[in-house]
Amino acid sequence: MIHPVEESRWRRRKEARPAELVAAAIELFVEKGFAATRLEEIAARAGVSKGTVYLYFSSKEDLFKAAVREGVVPHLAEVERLIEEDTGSVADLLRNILLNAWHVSGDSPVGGLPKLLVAEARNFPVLARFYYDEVISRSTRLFIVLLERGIARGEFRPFDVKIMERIILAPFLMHTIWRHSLSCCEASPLSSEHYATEAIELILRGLRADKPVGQTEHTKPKGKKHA
Amino acid sequence: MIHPVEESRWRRRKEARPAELVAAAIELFVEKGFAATRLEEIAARAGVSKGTVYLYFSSKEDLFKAAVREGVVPHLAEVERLIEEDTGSVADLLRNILLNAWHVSGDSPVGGLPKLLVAEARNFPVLARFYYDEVISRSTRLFIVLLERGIARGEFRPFDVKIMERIILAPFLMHTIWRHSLSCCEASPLSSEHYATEAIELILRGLRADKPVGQTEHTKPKGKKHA
DNA sequence: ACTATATTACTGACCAGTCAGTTACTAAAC
DNA sequence: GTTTAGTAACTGACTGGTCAGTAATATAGT
Repeated sequence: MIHPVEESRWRRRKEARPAELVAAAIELFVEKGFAATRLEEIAARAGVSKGTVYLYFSSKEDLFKAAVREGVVPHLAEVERLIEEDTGSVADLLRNILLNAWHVSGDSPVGGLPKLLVAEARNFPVLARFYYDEVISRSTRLFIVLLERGIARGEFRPFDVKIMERIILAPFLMHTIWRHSLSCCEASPLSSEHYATEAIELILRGLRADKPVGQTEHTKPKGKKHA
Repeated sequence: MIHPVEESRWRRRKEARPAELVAAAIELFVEKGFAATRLEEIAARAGVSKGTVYLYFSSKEDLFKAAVREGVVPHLAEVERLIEEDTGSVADLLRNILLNAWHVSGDSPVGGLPKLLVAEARNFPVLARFYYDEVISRSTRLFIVLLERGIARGEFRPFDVKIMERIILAPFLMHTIWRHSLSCCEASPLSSEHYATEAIELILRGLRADKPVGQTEHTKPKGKKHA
């Protein structure tokens, strides 16, 4: 007879479960939205049954919060560190940060979070608030610091930094959101790489101080234009 | 005795119902999303009962399609006309079209459609496809024509128009989406007016041909820089 | 044998779409 | 002008299905 090992139906894996559940949850939330994702499905993808989810998380919302905390917050901390260090021109720093965020959000499922939150904010204000406090307000602050520094050093023309922060992030956020929503409708998706470099090019051209071009730090800015 | 008219519980209003239902539907879809909006609620807001909805529309999806067709498609046709006419510089035309779209989407509930579609695209591919074909592909085509014209006339530097179209629309779409989602989390929303003008300023600076500024059509573009 | 970990079966609430029945209106007959 | 029969517009209870969260039960590990 050839069933030498009677396969046990499940294992106790107290340590591994939460991380596996969080990983499954973030994937599915991003794919189908918070409301439309069934807890049973998350459990299945993590290789357990629905009841098990409730051994580790008190509710669907709790699971979501864990996903955000583990998926995004560490990246933010990393960028904050980069800005502290402050080497080279602001333009270069901005470019690096944007490209870096670009690759992270392209490679990992956390890139789907912006879409998820936009989609569910109205119906789950608690989640929206959480994400806003934990992620958005922090990232906003971070870019505003960078823009102010650029203006102070004469690299950038003067502008309203609170508004410009939103504007310059928009192309990146929008593309990320697109990739997780309507992109399935188009025949030939655009090259992400190319998109990012074109967007950065546009933004840096649009931000820089008026005097011809220079690109180096010792061009002193003159009076500003009004278009 | 003073109840001269016995109030009837309802009236027959065959002509008015569809429009009222569509209006209620678009409002609620935008507010709460397609899936989360109950048909009963749409009916209530339109002053009828749930069954009545099915006298005029075959399904929830059908109601949605009617909303898109009545709310957006006419605006697109108008813009297409504007581009045909083609008066003045491309930059001015672009500015006008963007500002005009800006005001429409700020004032009417159709401004909520981008958010709605982004949110539901994955779960309702049929709706996404419909919106893509009916609205997105048409609007894309329209802006690409404009950008190509700008490059051909030497007003804009050369770039990949398919990509740039997405990039320059992003700030406007993103803000519109924001207003219908996470904006409820922030204490002081930004001035829409100011946002739009700053975005346009950034974009036109970022697009224009390299030689000093000119703004007129007879500056011949020279070799392009690489930043 | 004991208990922590996991499963399965269940509960209560929700909702799109249906349909049998009710009401507003119309017009023919008187 | 009033009754009556007919029909189109509308209602709301019901069906069949879904799903978050809970409770009862089983099994792996010690």
